Amino acid sequence: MTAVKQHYQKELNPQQIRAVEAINGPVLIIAGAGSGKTRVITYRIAHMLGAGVPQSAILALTFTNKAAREMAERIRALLGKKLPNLIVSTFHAFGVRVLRSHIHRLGYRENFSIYDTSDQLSLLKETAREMKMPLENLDLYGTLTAFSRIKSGSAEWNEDTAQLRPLYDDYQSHMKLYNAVDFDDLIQIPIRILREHPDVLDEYRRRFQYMLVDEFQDTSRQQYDFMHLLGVEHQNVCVVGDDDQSIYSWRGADYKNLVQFENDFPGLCEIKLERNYRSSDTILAAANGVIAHNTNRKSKNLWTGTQGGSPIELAYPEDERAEAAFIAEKIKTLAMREQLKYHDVGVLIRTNNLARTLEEGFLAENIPYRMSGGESFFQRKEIKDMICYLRLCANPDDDVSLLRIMNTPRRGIGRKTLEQLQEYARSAGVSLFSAMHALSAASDSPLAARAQADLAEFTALIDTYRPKLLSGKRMAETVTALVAEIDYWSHLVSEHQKNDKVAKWKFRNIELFIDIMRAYESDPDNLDPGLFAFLNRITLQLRDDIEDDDDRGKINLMTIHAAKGLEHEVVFVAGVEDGVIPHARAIEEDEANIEEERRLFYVAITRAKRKLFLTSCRRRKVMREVIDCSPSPFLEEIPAELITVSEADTTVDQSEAADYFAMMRARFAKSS
DNA sequence: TAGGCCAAGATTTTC
DNA sequence: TCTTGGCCTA
Repeated sequence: MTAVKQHYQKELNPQQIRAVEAINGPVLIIAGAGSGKTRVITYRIAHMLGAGVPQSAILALTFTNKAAREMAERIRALLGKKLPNLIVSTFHAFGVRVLRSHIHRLGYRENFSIYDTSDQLSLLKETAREMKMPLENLDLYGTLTAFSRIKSGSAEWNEDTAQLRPLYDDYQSHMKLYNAVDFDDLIQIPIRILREHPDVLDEYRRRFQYMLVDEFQDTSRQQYDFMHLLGVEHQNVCVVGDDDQSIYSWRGADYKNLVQFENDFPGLCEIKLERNYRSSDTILAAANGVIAHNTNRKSKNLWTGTQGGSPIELAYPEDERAEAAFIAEKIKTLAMREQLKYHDVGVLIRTNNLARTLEEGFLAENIPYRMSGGESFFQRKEIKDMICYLRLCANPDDDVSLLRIMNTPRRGIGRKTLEQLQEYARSAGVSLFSAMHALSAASDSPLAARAQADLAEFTALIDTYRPKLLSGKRMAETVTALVAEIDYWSHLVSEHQKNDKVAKWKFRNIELFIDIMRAYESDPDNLDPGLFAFLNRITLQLRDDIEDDDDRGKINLMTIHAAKGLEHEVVFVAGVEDGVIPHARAIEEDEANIEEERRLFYVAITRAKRKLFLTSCRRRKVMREVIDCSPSPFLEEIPAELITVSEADTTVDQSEAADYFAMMRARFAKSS
């Protein structure tokens, strides 16, 4: 018996062992919350390797970078090996990989740019402007969503969307001209390559004899197609999921994939993991009570052997600041009385904008925290500027990047000049950068001499740095020099005249960015340290995926989406109010979304191992106005006997509040 | 013609 | 609150 086998046979229950050992043929693992899924997957892969499956034959796909990284780490730790040929990655990252090797088959070049939402947005605006569509009556965000649905195959053109079609076609042809792809393309284009080029399909099928898809409930139609394409021949496909934790339908996740899987892979082996090892029975009962209100679930009976958890505490703080104070104070108390470690605490929120007040509260109480998810470091304005410089160097046809930086810092290239450039670019069918070259050099250029000189200076800048960056050597130093040459610091200072702290902070971010770059290019385990690989990677990653310094000693603040797959001894869910969970916008969009919102709440609850706190503010500041809030309807779905309402922060009416402040003032006066 | 200033509106969640 | 876009001025 192998060492791995000895290990897991002791540690796992019979269903889990089945899930580990069923490596041939299609397998569907329904893994309830806290049922030891990650452990099973880890052992499963270890077991496969132990059974003689080469690492290069395994393709494990997950949904988030965090999950991918964690899985890879766990397997490595278990086996004590590096496993350089084992691929554990997100669908999108794997898509990039396929594109890097084969995108030329569809007429793109290998130095393609990847556009994130903000790039897409700029392109969309640009396209609309060009087509003389008034921006006011165009719902940009909604349009992008519609485009995405079309691209990812979760919707067809219909009467409602038909009017967007010319815009879409133009958007697409621009993307092609710029040699750029968006997130949907990262799946869609590989699918097209595999379908249109049997030799490529064959190559991948021969290599990846075993596939594993985690968080299967979150796969979109196109991701499913991708998986199916690669796995249908050998049928060694294992998918792991839990329909109750499907929280990404807004991104195209389609629970129908489960049914589809059962059809496409007949004779599959279905394994249910229903024993919860994570949460106390109180927490589990609350979670079950909530999720039972959803229809359309695969039947499941999650149970735990643990008895007698402490009750769930519910508090009604006055407003979001009181909420932050309440949470901070509870954490301090628990840390003191029960030796709770900060890193064992998770504070979960529905939306990122709730983070700010909480962060302030933690800062005030000196509680170290880490915010994960949220705005990516790489989305920050100053970082995005740097990235666009790099992208333009990598791919000079990338007009979106060019537009962003051509006047950042100010170079005196104004509206008129730009219009002339665009006119030229359009008629010649070339990118703006080529147009710049052409018009700045031409003697019969329609541009003013001044403008010509400005353009020439800009193109010279890019042309100088391009070869240096592409050489793949000392990129970090090159970027440092670039930042100095464009004098980005002065730009920051002039942009933030009232507030030089902000300028300093932003500059510090740029230094951090350069550090990340340096770490990337000097990592000996990195097989592809060039500029393209770096750019590709950072567009797919949140900051927090890169920071792997130890986060022990910090509490974890994150959105519920980001918390999926994680667990904490103590969990706080903040903002459990109607309109927040369930989110007003989601419900507005479609009433049926209530079920997904409920699943979200379910995911939040089931992150807790020992103790769960819920807070629901009576008032909350939204944008700039204070609104009255009512508790989330989901609270009523938790069996009442499991909840105690926290005394500390029950309603304080106005007169009492006034008294309280008077008392505090008096006390303060006395002691000073 | 470029850049500064002011008013209005906004992203729910992530690759 | 912060960003974006439009308008006005030099």
